[in-house]
Amino acid sequence: MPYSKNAPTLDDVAKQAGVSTATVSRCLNNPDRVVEKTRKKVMQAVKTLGYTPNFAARVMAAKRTSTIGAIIPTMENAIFARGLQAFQEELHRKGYTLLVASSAYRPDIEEEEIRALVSRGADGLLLIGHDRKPEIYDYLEQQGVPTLCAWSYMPDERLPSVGFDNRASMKAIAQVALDQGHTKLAMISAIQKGNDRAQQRIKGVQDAARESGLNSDDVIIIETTYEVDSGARALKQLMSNGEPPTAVLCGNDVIAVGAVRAAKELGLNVPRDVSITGFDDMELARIVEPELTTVHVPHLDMGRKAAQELVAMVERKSKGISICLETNVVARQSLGPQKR
Amino acid sequence: MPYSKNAPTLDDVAKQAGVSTATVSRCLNNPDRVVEKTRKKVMQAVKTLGYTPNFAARVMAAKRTSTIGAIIPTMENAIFARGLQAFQEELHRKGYTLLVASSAYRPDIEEEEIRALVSRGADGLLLIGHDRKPEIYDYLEQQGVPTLCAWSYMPDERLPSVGFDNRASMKAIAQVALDQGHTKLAMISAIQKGNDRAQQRIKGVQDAARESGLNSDDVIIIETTYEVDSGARALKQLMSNGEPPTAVLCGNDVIAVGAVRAAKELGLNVPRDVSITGFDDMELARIVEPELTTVHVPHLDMGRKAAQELVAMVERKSKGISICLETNVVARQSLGPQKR
DNA sequence: ACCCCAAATGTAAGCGCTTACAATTTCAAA
DNA sequence: TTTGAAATTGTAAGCGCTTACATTTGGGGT
Repeated sequence: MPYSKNAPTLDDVAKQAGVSTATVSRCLNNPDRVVEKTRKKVMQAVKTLGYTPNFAARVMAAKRTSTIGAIIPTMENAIFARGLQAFQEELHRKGYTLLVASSAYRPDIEEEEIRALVSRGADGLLLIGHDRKPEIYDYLEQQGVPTLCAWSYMPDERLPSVGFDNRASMKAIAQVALDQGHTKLAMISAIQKGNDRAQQRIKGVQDAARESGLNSDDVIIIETTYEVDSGARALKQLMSNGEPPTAVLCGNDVIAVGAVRAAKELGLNVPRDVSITGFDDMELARIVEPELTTVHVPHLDMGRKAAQELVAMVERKSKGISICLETNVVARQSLGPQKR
Repeated sequence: MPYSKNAPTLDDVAKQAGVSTATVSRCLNNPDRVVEKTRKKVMQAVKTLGYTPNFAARVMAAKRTSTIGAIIPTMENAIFARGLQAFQEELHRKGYTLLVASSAYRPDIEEEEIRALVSRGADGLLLIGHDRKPEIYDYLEQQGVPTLCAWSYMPDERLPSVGFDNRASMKAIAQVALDQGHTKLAMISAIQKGNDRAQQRIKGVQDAARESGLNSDDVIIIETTYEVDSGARALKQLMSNGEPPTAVLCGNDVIAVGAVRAAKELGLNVPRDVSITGFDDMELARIVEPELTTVHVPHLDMGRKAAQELVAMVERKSKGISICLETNVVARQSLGPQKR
């Protein structure tokens, strides 16, 4: 009779081994607080019974889950994969388990998932960026769940963050384009709503443009979703304009890949006819042809540092500090000088 | 005083609303079993207190989690992302939550994660492929956790599966290569150990080769990991051989992308100098240049069907049936005729 | 031998929720 | 009105585990 749901419990093990439940529990959690002989007996019983502890029961009794929750905007592309992987590995090293959820860039879904994760007893939470309803922060505080933001560095916000300066990073790559002589810029940004990274990156481009003496007509902003096809569509829209830009700065590599494809489809050579840049330096950036000039983000370092800081917060060893990581522009082939 | 961990409980809500805990519980789980007036009172209390149910306690009392666990070999690339996304969406529709873990293609880690997921009370499990220690199946049966395998269709195995015929699919694309006149084949496969998909795909190539009258020296197999760089390395190794293959069939698109890059680095034109094919038809396949000729796998359909079947098993409406989906070869530019 | 203290083990009280069952209320029909 | 079945609400028993506290055990030191 398969699937009969009658898994053995701690009591069964205790009975089988002829000891008390407390001893079994100690064998499993504090083996050194139990004498060798007993421990062997117990472990044997565990094995023969095929016992697996009931997580929910353990959580109820111990009131911690050793679980950290993370909510990322998307799993569809690899933007967050690398950083999250490093985050996870560091957590594992420290004895924590990671639970991941994705919000599809939708604030309402994110809120739902925050509640779900808290409900599941996450000892701490990692969120991406800072831009969300203040009630959420109230809730988190009231529930007593330490929370850290990543992928952004905004030390004046309510929660601590481990990330990088999106505005300065984007300004830097825009600066490179400007230095190449481009005077008519476009930016294909992610949707700004609820996405402070996107907001900051746009500001970065505008900063650079302003400092180079361009006026606001010379940099056209277009918002779209983080998908290859959206990037392609956006580029075509830009190029069909009366006076198309000569350099298109994309909010991330995925969009840039789409833009490159669209350019090719239009018979345009990148970067001769139009320059295109990315952001993130994901693996994709070196797969597309030409390889993407982009902003390198230290994903691994960010993931690792975020894990360290969040665990410190969970274990009450830190009240939460913000950490800013360095990015740098990596020059490859998709950005060239403006032809004259 | 932040992080004081004093979240309100059901009792608090009951007190606040002036009803019993049972009524509050019913309001939350069976709203229609409670009269309008009471319900309003309770919901108000829930809101003012900012109450979030304690998942562990609920699980303990109700003995189900409405949670499904899935363990995939990797999250690093998008191989499983699309299918899992569809799986998740269908589960959500049916009122279940998905918990994902990744095993890094390591059987020992997979086993650990199976136990972790069972321990967390997963009502059902999704695994990739069939090749694992029989004790695991004993354990799953003893714990009473319905389990389904995906990405493979092997109806004679112990667990039901929702997937496709890896052997026949690979044979089909090999056949296409053979039809183009190629007589010296290579396959860059994933590591076979614990990976029945890889095993079957190799067999598929061999089937096709045999039927075309090639002998086993004419198809050289090389095993590597599912990474771009491994694919690149493998291709270089193949081409440095005395008599290099004219068509390289890759175990998946990620490897193929690496192979294409390596070919370019060697100054080889794809497909003129060497043909390269992929498997999976992920987005990547259309980003690389030349676009990959590959095997299209119906990921969305597979994910959706797997969710439906697994939920049926969990709800005891099915004992678990196997479903085979169709794949097809999509011809793009990376496979060309053998030059003579 | 005996005493005493530390180490090992046992006892039992919850953790916050669901749900069977009991008690109470409601309301339509007589 | 009265009555009783149906609808609503309350009572309280666990679910399987951890852990504070109580009890027992095992040995050195004398």
